Amino acid sequence: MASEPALTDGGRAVTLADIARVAGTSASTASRAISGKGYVSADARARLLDAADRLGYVPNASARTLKQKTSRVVGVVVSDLGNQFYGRLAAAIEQTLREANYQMVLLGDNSEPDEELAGVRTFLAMRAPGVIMTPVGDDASGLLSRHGVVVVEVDRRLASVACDGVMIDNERGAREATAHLLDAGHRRVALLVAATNWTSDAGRLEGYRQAHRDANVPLDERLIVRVPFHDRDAEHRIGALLTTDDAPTAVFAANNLLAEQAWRVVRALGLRLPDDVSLVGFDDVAWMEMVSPGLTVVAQPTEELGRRAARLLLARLDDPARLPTVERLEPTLVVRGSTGPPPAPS
Amino acid sequence: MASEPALTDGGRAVTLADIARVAGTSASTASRAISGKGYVSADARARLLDAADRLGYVPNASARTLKQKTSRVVGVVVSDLGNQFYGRLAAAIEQTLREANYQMVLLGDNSEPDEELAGVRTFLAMRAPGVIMTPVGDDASGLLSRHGVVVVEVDRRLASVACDGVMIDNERGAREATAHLLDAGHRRVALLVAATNWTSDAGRLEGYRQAHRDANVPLDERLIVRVPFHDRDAEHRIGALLTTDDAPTAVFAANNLLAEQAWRVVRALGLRLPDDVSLVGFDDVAWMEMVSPGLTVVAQPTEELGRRAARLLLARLDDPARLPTVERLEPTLVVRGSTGPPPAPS
DNA sequence: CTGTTAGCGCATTCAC
DNA sequence: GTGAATGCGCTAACAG
Repeated sequence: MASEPALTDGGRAVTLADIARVAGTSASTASRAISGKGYVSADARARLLDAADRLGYVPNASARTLKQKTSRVVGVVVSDLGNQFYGRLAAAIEQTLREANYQMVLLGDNSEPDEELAGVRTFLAMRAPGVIMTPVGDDASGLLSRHGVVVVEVDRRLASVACDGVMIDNERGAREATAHLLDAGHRRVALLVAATNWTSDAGRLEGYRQAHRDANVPLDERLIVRVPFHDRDAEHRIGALLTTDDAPTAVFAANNLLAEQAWRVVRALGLRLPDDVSLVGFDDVAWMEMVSPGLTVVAQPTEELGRRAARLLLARLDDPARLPTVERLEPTLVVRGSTGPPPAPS
Repeated sequence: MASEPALTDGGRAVTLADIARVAGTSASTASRAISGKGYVSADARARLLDAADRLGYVPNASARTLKQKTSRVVGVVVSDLGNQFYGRLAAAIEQTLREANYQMVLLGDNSEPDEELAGVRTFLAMRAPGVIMTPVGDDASGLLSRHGVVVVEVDRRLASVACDGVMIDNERGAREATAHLLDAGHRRVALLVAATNWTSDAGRLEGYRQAHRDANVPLDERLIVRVPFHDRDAEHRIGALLTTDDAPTAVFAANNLLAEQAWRVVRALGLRLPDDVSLVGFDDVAWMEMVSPGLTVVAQPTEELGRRAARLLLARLDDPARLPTVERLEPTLVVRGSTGPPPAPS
């Protein structure tokens, strides 16, 4: 009567050898029955599975990984767990990975290259066969591929080595957003962009410039504001921008955080959207549609980005010789109430 | 010239034996030098660390875990990675864990007991010494503790076994929110609550009832709407609630998702907040302050919840004999523009 | 179909 | 201080 719960605590964990003994077979047969690889008689299998169940057997992932020199874990590193964009991205990745029987291990790096590197080391230590990341520094991907770990970059490219990636056409998104403002008659359009060396931000900047060239509108470089991460002062700088004598009549905030900050500053200054100033955001986060007026945004297919990244990783795991692929998804300009013609000159 | 990069690919991973050979010591000494436990001469240590560095050594976590029968990984399971509440919770947990040199492994379970159980099995397989979870089903914690894994529940209690936990005083939060509405003169206050067996929802329901008793206001049970997860029909039901003849004059939405849905329905119906109907939410997510009028909410100290949970786990890992502790944090009613007196009867 | 053997990489005895 | 020996739990030959 005392052998059912197997281990209450203190007791050793149940191993294959244990269930083999109970079922009267060898450990190898138990292994074959449990893992489902190799021949096992129906009879033995039944006894083994039953024993495993009764004893509460849980395979030891470490032993398995040690033996096979690879695990079923895919590492995922995102910049900010608290940002919905990354949360949704991670959720979509996990979903796709799970369907292929891989396990996602998620880490946040707070946009710090050091933390990213530390996370990546953990994945190396875990012998993860692949890693999906929204890259922050350019050392991580090199380190990974030097160790034979497959890397997929999402949202932006940064790797010095050739690797797969999925991102959106940032240039086009920014171009359309800027053109939308220029078309409405704005001649002083500010750009709020993160101070990074990411391709995403470079693309958005380029799209902004391109739109100006296309529309033949001269561009005042002072309207380009590069905001560093974790900048406690970001809102002050945005405020300063909006209150100068030759303030812009429209602002394009090139990510969801900057859009939120800009929006708050606009509100704090008592400016009306779009009468006093127009505002366009990037990344369609829920609040953007809920505020009034709604925010005109460049919407990204976030979940699709995640699914594609996962599929790319699975494909490469399946065939390491595949040519590196960079997929580019299309963003969509969603026009809402925060944009309109510039105010009449006073 | 070809020995520097150590392994480009194909090459075996570097092991302790490799760096021992290079440094001219035994593997044991290498182990001591790398792990920093045990006597190693300064000289040998230097050679070993240098070799490890040059060869790009990465410790094999599986081998280590297999040997030590425990890992530095703490599992975290949350209900919905796409929900900011859980994202911020996870970020806070990770931060605290990292400071104690533990590694967070994060999983989402989509509020599905099956997925939760699967995730927990993964953690068992990884020999994680502890797991922090926002519980969905009540099997998981039992399974974990039966295997000697420390469990901390956050946000709600569900475990059939005694375990540590951190949550807020849901009853009080709901009571204050409801009292706020009753005080304003509302006599028909609806409750939107998730159809779960979670203590958080039970507490919120109880607080809602309590406020009615305290105010001596009879409660119409038909005003209590229990909404199942993933209910595609939730907004229809809320709409139906708001358009009956004896519709409520105020709605208390007991979580951030329901608050968002209620808010959308109110907008879609063209109702004005708070003139036509008052609305109170739970969990202070960013949009609630950004919409106009701002949403009156019961705010929870989300990050603090995460930090406490992690600390509780660390404390128990440190001293397994500790008495189980359930910490209760206080929510705060934040009054904004979405609540006011009921409309004058027509 | 099944059991025996061996070894993955590491940390821990225990001698020296 | 250091090295040789051992075993963690599992799976992949291999021989029966």
